[in-house]
Amino acid sequence: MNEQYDFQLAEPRWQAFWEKIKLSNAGLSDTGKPKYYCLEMFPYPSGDLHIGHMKNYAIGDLITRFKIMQGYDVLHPMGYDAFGLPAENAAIKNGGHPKDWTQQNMNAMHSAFKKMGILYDWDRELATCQPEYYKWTQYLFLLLYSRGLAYRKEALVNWDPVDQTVVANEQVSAEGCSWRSGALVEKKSIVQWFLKITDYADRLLQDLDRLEHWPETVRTMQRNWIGKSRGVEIEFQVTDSPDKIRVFTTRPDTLFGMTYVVLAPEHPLVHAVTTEKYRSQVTEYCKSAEKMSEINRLAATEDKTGSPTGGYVVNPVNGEKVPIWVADYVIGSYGTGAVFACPYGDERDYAFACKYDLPIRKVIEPAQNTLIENGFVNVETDENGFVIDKKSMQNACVVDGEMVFSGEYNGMSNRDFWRAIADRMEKEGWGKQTVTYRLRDWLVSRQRFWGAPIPIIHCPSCGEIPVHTDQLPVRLPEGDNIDYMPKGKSPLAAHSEWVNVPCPKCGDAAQRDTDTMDTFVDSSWYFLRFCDARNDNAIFDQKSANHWMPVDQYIGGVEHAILHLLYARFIQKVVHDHGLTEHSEPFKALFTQGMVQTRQIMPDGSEIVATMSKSKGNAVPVLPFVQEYGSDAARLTILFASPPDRDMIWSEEGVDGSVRLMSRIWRLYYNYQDIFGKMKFPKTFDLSNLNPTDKSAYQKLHWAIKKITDDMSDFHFNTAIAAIYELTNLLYKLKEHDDLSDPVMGGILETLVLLLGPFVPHFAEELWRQIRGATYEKSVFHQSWPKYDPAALIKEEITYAIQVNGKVRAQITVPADSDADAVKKIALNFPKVQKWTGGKKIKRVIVVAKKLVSIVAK
RNA sequence: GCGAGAGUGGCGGAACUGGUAGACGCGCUGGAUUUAGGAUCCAGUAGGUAAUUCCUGUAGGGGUUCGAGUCCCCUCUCUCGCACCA
Repeated sequence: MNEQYDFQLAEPRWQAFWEKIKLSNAGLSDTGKPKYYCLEMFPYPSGDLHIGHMKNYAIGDLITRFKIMQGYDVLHPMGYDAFGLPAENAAIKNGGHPKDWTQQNMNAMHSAFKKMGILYDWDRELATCQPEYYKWTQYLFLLLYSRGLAYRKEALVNWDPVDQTVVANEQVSAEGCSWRSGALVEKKSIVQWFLKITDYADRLLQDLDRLEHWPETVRTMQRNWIGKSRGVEIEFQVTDSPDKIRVFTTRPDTLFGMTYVVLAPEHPLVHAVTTEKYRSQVTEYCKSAEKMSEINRLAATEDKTGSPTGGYVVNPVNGEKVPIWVADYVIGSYGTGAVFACPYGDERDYAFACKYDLPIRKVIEPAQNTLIENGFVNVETDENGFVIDKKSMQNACVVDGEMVFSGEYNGMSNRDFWRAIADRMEKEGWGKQTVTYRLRDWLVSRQRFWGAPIPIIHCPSCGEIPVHTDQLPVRLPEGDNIDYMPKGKSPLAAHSEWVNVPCPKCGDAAQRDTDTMDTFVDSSWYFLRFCDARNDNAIFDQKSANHWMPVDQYIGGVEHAILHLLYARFIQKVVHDHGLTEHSEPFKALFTQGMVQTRQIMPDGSEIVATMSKSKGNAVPVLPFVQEYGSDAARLTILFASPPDRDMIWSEEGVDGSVRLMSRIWRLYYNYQDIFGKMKFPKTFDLSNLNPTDKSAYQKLHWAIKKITDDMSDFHFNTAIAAIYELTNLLYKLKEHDDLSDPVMGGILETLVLLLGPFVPHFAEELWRQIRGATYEKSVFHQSWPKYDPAALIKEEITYAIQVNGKVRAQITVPADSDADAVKKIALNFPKVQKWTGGKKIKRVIVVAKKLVSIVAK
C-alpha cells in the first residue's frame, strides 16, 4: 500500500473496472432483485458540464450506488436533450450543420461524465436529435393526432422576436420575456399546432394528490398553473340585438350588484354591440390596447383603461339595463373573454368604477368583525343600494356576509345565495355551473430548423394528412446548403426538395409541414424510451415500460416545476390511455435540488448572485476542478457544502476539507495494513467483552451506520458526511490507546469502506482492493450495505442536564436503568445544583427520561 | 397584491415529536514536528468577562411553558412562483 492515495491513477482504473464488470448495466440478471429507476433530468448538450450539472448527477450517482448496495437492480440511464436553438445559432455563426455542433458537445459531455465516474447504463444512451429517437417523437405526435389531441388553429401567440419563433405560455416569464432568448415577447396571430393538454387538466390536477413524494412547492405551483376555478357561465341578452354575451364568474352571488359588463378588446362581439356614437372611440381603444399588450403586459395593474360601447345588456334577475364597456383588464383568452362587473365585491371592478364614475350597488352586508380586514369601509347607500360616496368605501368588499338589496334573497348568507342563484339560472336557462382552467393548450410548433419535424403533409385537396408511420422518421435535411437564418419561417420552408412531396392520399403535389416541435415534446417521454432504448420496432416495449416505470427517484432543478414536469405527466397519461403503459404518472418521487449560483461583481461594483449556466456565461466547468482534486473530492465537497435542496453559492473553499478527510482515512488504513490479510474480522461483538476503547469505537461505528443510512433516505447527504468525519476523528483519537484491538479496528475499517462507497466511489473501491488484496476481483459495490447492531446503540450510562429555573447548571451521568426518582435524588443532592437551590424552596422537579431534570426553586 | 419558503458564529451549515444552541467542515489563533511548508498532529475558536465564572445570545417585539431556534400573535428583511384568471 502506498503512503498516499493517488486519485489520478485510481479513478481511471476503477472507471474502467466498473465498465468491464457492467456494474452500471440494468436488467442483466434474473435474480429477482427488486427494480429501482433513478433518473436525473438529462442535460442540454451545451458543451461541457459545469458545477451545477455536477451537483445534479452526483446526487443521482450517490443514490444509484446506495441502491445497488442495498440489493436493487438499478436503472440509471443518461442522454441528451439535444434539439434546440443554440445548435442552430452556432451553425449561423460558424457555419456547419447543427448536428455536428451538437454531436461534438455530446461527445465532450459523455467523456466528462465518464471522468466523473458516474455510473450510467451507457447501453441506453440516447439523444433526442437522433433519427432513431425523433422517429418516435413523431410517432408520439401522430398518436396524439389520432386521439384528437393535436390540432392546428390560428391564434394570438407569443412571438419571440430574437429567436424568430413562437413560444408556449409556460415558456414566457412573468415579465413577458421568452425563457430562452430573454426577449420581450410580442403577440402575433399565426396558424399553429397545439397539444390539447387542457383535456387532461382535471386529471393532472387530481393526480397531484397522489404524488406524495413530490415537494409540496412543486405540487402547489402546478395546481396554481392549472388554475381550476368553479363558477357559473351567465348569458346576458344584448338590448335591441339578437346577440348574447356570455360571461364567466366565480361570484354569481354578486349578480344583483352588477352595474356594467366588460368585454376584452379582442372579444368577437365588441363591434356588434358598439353603437355609431362610440364606434371610432372603441376602434381607437382596441387598437391601442393591442399595442399596449405588445409593449408591456406589466403596465396595467394600477391604471385600468376602457371605453363604453353604447350597448346594453339586461340583468336577468331584476331586468335592469346596464352598459357594456370594453376594457383590457379583461383577458380575451380566459373564461369567455367577458365579465360582469360588480364594483362592490371586486377590487378591479371597484377601481374601474371609481375611475369612470360607474355606479356601485351594495349587495353584501359583511359581519361586523370582518370589516377592518380588507381596508373596506362600510358606506352609506341610497334607498336602492347605490353607494353615495364611492371613494369613502376605500376598497371592495370581498368578505362573506348577508345579502342586501338583492330582492327576495335579502337576509340569506352570500354562500347560500351562491347555490340558490346557480340553481335558478340552470332552471330558467340563462346560465349554468361550469369549471374554468387557467391552463391553455400547449403550443408546440416552432419556426426553427433544429427540432423534430412535424410529420404532417398539407395537400391542397385532401387537407392535413399524417405521414404514415412506416415512413417515419421524417428526417431533417442534411448538407451544408441550408440557410438557418431566422426569417419568421422555419428554414425548412426554403428547402424545396424537402418540402415538396406527393400527397400520401391522392398523390398530387403537396407540402410538408415546415414547423418543428418544441423541444419539450422530446423530453416529455425520454424516461419511457430509456426502458427500452434500442427498440427499432416500437416506441418502447410495453413489458419493459411496465417493469421499469415509474421512475422511483427523479432528480432535477425546480426551474422545471411547471414546464417539463407538467408536460411529462400529460404525455404519460396519454400513452397510458393508449394502452402502452400501466402507469399514469411517470415520476413516483421527485427531488428538486437547489441551484448552484455564482457571485459576480458587476462593472459598476455591485454584486449579483446568478444561477450558473452556460448561456449566462458564469458556468464553472467541472473538469478542471476534477482534474485538480479528483472526482471523489469534488463531489464530496459539493455534497457536504449544503443540503442538496438548497441553493448554494459556489466556491472551492471546502475542497481542502474533503481532500484532508480522504487522506486521513487513507493513512488510517495505511497504518493498519498489516492486519488485513492476516485475519478475518468478526462482524459483531458482544459489548460486555470489550474494553472501553474498543467499545466506544464499535459503538461509534454503529451510530454512524444508522445515521448515514437514515440521512441517505432523507437526502441529508451533508449530515451523513459529517458522520463520516466524526467517526474518522474518533478513530484517530482512539488509535493512540494501547487497548484498541486489531479485530475491532479491522472490523471497523472493513465496514467504513462500504459506508464510503456512495460518497467517494473510486476511493472506496481502491481501499477495498487494498484490503482484499490484488488477486481479489469483486467490486465493493457488490457488497451489501452494512446494517447496524442495535445492541451497540444501547447506552449504559446517560448524561442528564440539570436545569434550575430554566438554566442549565450541571450535568450528571447515571446508569441508563435509573428510574426518575433516583435521578431526581441525585440531581437535587448534586453540589453544583445545590449552589443554585440553596436557601430556596424546591417547588417542582420535572424529570424528562434520558434527557434532563428541570428544577423550579423559589 | 396573492401563494410558498427562509432568516442561527467570520463563512457553509447542525439541532428527531419543545428538552444542554452552534454537530461537522472551511477559515482563523496558538503549540508540536519539520531544512521548509499552503504537509501532518494537538489545542482553541458565538459575544462579553480575570475566570473550568457568570451574563447575553438563533432578524426584531410580545405571548404560552418548568423549559422556545422549534409552538402562537405582530413587525421587518430576503428568495422563489403567480401576477388584472373574473
